[in-house]
Amino acid sequence: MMELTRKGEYAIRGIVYLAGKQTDKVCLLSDIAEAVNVPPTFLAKIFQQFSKIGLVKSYRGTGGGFMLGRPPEQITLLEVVEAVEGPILPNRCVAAPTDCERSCDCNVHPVWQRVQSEVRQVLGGVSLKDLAICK
Amino acid sequence: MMELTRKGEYAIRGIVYLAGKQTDKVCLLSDIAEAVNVPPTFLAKIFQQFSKIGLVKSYRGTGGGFMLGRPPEQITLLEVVEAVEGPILPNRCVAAPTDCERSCDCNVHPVWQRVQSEVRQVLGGVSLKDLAICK
DNA sequence: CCCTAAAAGGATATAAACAGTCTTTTTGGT
DNA sequence: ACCAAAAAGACTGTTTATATCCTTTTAGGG
Ligand code: SF4
Ligand code: SF4
Repeated sequence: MMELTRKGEYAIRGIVYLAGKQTDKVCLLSDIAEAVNVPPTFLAKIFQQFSKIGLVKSYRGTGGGFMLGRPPEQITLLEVVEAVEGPILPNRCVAAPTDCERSCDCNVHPVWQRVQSEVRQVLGGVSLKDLAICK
Repeated sequence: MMELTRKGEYAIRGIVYLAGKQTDKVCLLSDIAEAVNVPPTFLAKIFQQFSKIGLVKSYRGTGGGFMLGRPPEQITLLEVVEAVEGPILPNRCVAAPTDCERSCDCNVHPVWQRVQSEVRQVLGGVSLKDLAICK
C-alpha cells in the first residue's frame, strides 16, 4: 500500500534532473524525458502542472524549455509529490474528520494523523538540492 | 496520496470491533458488519483473508462466527493493514531496488526507505488493544 | 439423518483511477 | 511568414477498487 504512481515517480525524476542543471539554463522537455527515461508526452503533462504552480518556469517557442522556478534548496520533495499526487492522506478522515461519524471516539483516527505527520516531515526535510546527482 | 482503500478501512473497523469483545466469544459476521457499518458481503471477503493467516479464527455452521486469533495486545495495526493492503511500499524500488537501474546512485531511493520505515514504526507500535473502544 | 445456520469460494458487474497517446492551439524567435 | 516548442484538451486501453451474487462446504441440533 501507499504506493507512488508512475506519474509521481516520473515527476520527481524530471524535476530532480532540472535541479542538477545550472539554474539559468532552459532544458528541452524532450531532452529531460530522454535523460530520465520517461514517455515525453506524459512528462509534458506533469511539467504543465508544475508550471501552473510555479515549481518550474516554462518558455515557449524556439529556444524554449523548462527551468526550475526557484533555487533547488527551496523546493522540497513534499511539494513536488503533493503537486502531482495530491495531499498526503493516509485516510480520508484525516482531511475531513466530519465525514466519518465515528471520528469523535475512534482511536484509529489519531494514528493516521500521526502517519501523515511523519511522512510529511520526512518528505519535507529533503530538498531538490539534496537530491540532485551532481551537487 | 498514500490513501487507505475502503477494504483497508473496513478491515480495521471489523477487527477492532472483535478486539473489543471478550476473547472467547464468537461473533456473527452479520452482526459485526452491521455494528461497524460495512457491507456484509465485502466484510466476509476480508475476514476470509484474516482467517487464512490466523489473524482471526472462524467457525462454521450453527453457532459459528469469528473471534480474534490472538490476544488483542499481540496484533498490531501494521499486521492488519498489510494483511489486506499488502506491504507498505512508498515506491516499488523499495521492494525491488534491482527493478530500477538508477537505484545505485539515486538519492531519492533512501528517502522512500525512510518513509517506509517511519510508517511501519507508527503502525507497528499500535495494537488492537490500544484501538478497541472498551478496553 | 435431515435441516438449518454460517462461513468459504468463485464468478460477475460497475465504476474509478492510472498510464499514456493524439491533435490542435498558442507563443516566441528568426 | 515560418518554424520550434510548450499548452491544452480530447481520447483510449488497462488495471484496480468496490462491491454483489451464487454455489459449496462445514457444523450443530432435533
Ligand atoms: S473509523 Fe476512525 S479511522 Fe476509520 S474513517 Fe472513521 S475516524 Fe477515520
Ligand atoms: S529513480 Fe530512484 S526513487 Fe525512482 S524508482 Fe529508481 S531508485 Fe527508486
